[in-house]
Amino acid sequence: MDSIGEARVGGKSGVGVLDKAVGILSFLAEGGPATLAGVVRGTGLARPTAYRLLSALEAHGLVAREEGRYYLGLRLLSWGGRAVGSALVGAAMPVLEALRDRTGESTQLYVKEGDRRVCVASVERTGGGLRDAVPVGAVLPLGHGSGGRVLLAWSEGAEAPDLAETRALGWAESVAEREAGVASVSAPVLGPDGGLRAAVCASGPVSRLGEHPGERLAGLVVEAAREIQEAGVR
Amino acid sequence: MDSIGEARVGGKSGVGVLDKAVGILSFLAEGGPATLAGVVRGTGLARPTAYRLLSALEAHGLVAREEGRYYLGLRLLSWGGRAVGSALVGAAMPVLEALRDRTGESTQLYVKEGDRRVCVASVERTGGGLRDAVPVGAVLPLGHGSGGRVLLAWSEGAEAPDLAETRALGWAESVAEREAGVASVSAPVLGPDGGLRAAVCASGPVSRLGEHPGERLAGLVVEAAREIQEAGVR
DNA sequence: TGTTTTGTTTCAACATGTGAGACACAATGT
DNA sequence: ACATTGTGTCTCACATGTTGAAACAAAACA
Repeated sequence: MDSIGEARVGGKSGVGVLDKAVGILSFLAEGGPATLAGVVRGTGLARPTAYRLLSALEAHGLVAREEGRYYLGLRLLSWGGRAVGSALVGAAMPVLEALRDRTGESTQLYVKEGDRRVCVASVERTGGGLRDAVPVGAVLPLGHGSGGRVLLAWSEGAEAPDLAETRALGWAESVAEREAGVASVSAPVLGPDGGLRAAVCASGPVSRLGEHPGERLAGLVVEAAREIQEAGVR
Repeated sequence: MDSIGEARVGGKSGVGVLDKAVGILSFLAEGGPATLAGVVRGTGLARPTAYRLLSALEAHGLVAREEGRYYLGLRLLSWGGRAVGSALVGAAMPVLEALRDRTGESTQLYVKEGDRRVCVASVERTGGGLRDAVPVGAVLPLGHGSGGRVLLAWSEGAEAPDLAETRALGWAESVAEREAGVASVSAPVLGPDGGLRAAVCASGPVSRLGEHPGERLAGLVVEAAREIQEAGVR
């Protein structure tokens, strides 16, 4: 299925200082709390640069320093709670976790952003074996994968015949479409007005899901989409 | 009680680009979604500067643009969920809301950060009349106000006689100590190891709380602290 | 004890960020 | 319908802010 092969977040924005600061925050988010030396090693920044940016981020409450280690700061929590779609993500998390438990696979929630899709929530399969890892924030194309197809099919103005078929079916599946060895099943999360809000997706290796993952997973994924709809708000 | 008279977050960090970017994010967080023109007016930045920084923030997922308006982006939610103390804040919110309902006043949660305290959660009194508004992220001194006193009294190494008295009492109150007309009552939130985690505080106008706010509020605030302790994690 | 690592600071070099100005387009007013 | 105002996007000369080599003190390690 889909993967982060084309993840764009974290690249070059055109403002170098921001790229560096985001690199630091991203490193702390993914790797957990770190010392200055850890941040230097993990980001590749020169030590004085990392020190200066961390000090600035700390002054703004975006990182906190305790016992020599830097942590993400609580201002991010405050801002995050006001982010667009945060209520939807909050409502979706328990459903994604339940879907993960029912399917035994990793689950994600995608929203359409321009001509791409963004992973806004992600729950990874627990236990052993292969798992599809899509980090929150990953930006993926719409053209490949079941999540992208769902977002296209339920978008206003979607008129291609295959998208109409997908809509009639109510869900979409994909096998080794975007990345070799990965399969997925997705269904749309609609708002009270019937408009597309997001796509909920379960994904894992073809070796486990087979050539027709929808046979086993479609009902569960569609059901999860319905649960998010009913629990969702914005 | 305490107010944001000395709020420091959002000032000069020593890295100008970061100050400007934080200014933008802060504006969106406080004022809600805005057009480019709105951000220009709200931040005072030159239009091309605001446009460039917004574009960079958007590329990093920190803001999103929909129908000409900029919103805080979901990456902030992702990072915020990994911020230090986010679990404690999450656990505390319903308790703060309940305390607000029981007392009829505004409630906050403070943590000690260096020689200051930071408001990490805030619930404002509903309904009419005066209310004490402390925004999340506000940085206040420890020396004044019941919240500061509690953080000092339960810190390791606290030995002053008045702090020992506060500890024996189990809570602290303040009246027009930090800001004229504001009174408050605070109690400590301790961790499983008995170490100080935060201070929970109820605050409002002296005209309503009187010269001895502890008489009415201490029991409720201490109870709220206990609830947060039991619900808390980190 | 000696060496290495870590955190913090300085400052000359230079890379990057800035915003006045321009332009196209949209919205508003006459 | 035309004129004016407002908005979003882009360019580029240049001023300023960012950078990191070097230095140093302290902590950690061998």
